[in-house]
Amino acid sequence: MASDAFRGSIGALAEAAGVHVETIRFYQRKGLLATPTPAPGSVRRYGPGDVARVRFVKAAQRLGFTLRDIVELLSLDAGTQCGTARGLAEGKLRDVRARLRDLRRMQSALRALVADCHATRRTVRCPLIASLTSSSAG
Amino acid sequence: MASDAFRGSIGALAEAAGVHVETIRFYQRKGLLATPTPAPGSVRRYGPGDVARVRFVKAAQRLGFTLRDIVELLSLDAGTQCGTARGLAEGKLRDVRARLRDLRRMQSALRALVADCHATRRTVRCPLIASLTSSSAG
DNA sequence: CTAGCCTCCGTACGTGGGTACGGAGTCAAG
DNA sequence: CTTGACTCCGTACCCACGTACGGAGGCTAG
Repeated sequence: MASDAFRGSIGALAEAAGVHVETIRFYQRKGLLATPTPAPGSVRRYGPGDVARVRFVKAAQRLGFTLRDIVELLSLDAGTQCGTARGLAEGKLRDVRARLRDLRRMQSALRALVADCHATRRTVRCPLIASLTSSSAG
Repeated sequence: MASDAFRGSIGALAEAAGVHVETIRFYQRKGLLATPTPAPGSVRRYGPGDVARVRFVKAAQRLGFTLRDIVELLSLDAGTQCGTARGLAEGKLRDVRARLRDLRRMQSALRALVADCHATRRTVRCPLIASLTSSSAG
């Protein structure tokens, strides 16, 4: 993995994680990322774990989780008492399963659309709306 | 389906779709939903298609799509020329597949966490971060 | 016909997730 | 030891996605 031996300043961290320096600071303010203590009279240094953490935040956001959700997910990664963790994890798991269902439906609909497109070369309709609206009826 | 025979005012639409009236208007301003012409001297009336559309928007948002993305998805549902639609659909499909990958990994990690929790009843760690950070290395 | 609730429309405000800016300190190269 | 790039920190600003408010008009029951 590219980031395994990482060690560097905030700018290097930002670049390694594919975000802006300001975003790193923002995550620190929001409690998504620790702010390491700098060696006296020097600057803060970051490690590979920080790169992974920032990437995780970005990936989870793409899946529709808010930063608040992600704080919770990170607490599971960090290790928590079972009583707390289990309930939280079960909730997140249900959540993830629901998203998977919807995404799979969307995937089928899009696949069908692309196939149709190959077949007809004209105007195509894709029952995308139908693919999800039945799911929220329950 | 509950919404199949729907017909009513904006307030009724909002209730049927599970959003606020203001949200309907907001979607109209953003081009996500048509603004029907009212019978002269009366109010606008909405149909079942509008309910489905609003629900679709909400479901797609939960999957991490922005309203801008959703406008594009809606254009596929509405019917578009193949040339336009196919490229767009293929892009969205790739996108959906990437999200599915990440969600599946997250699901496994959460499942493992819950299982561990049943086994040990103590402090648990869940390699959630690891489950996603490998995916964005390429 | 009037009371109460609705629509319509505009503008203002709020929250989440950042971005931009600016001044002071720091560090590495020439 | 200066120059240039970078860190640090605070505050201000910005965009997306709504929410709240408020006045003018309509429709429906009593």
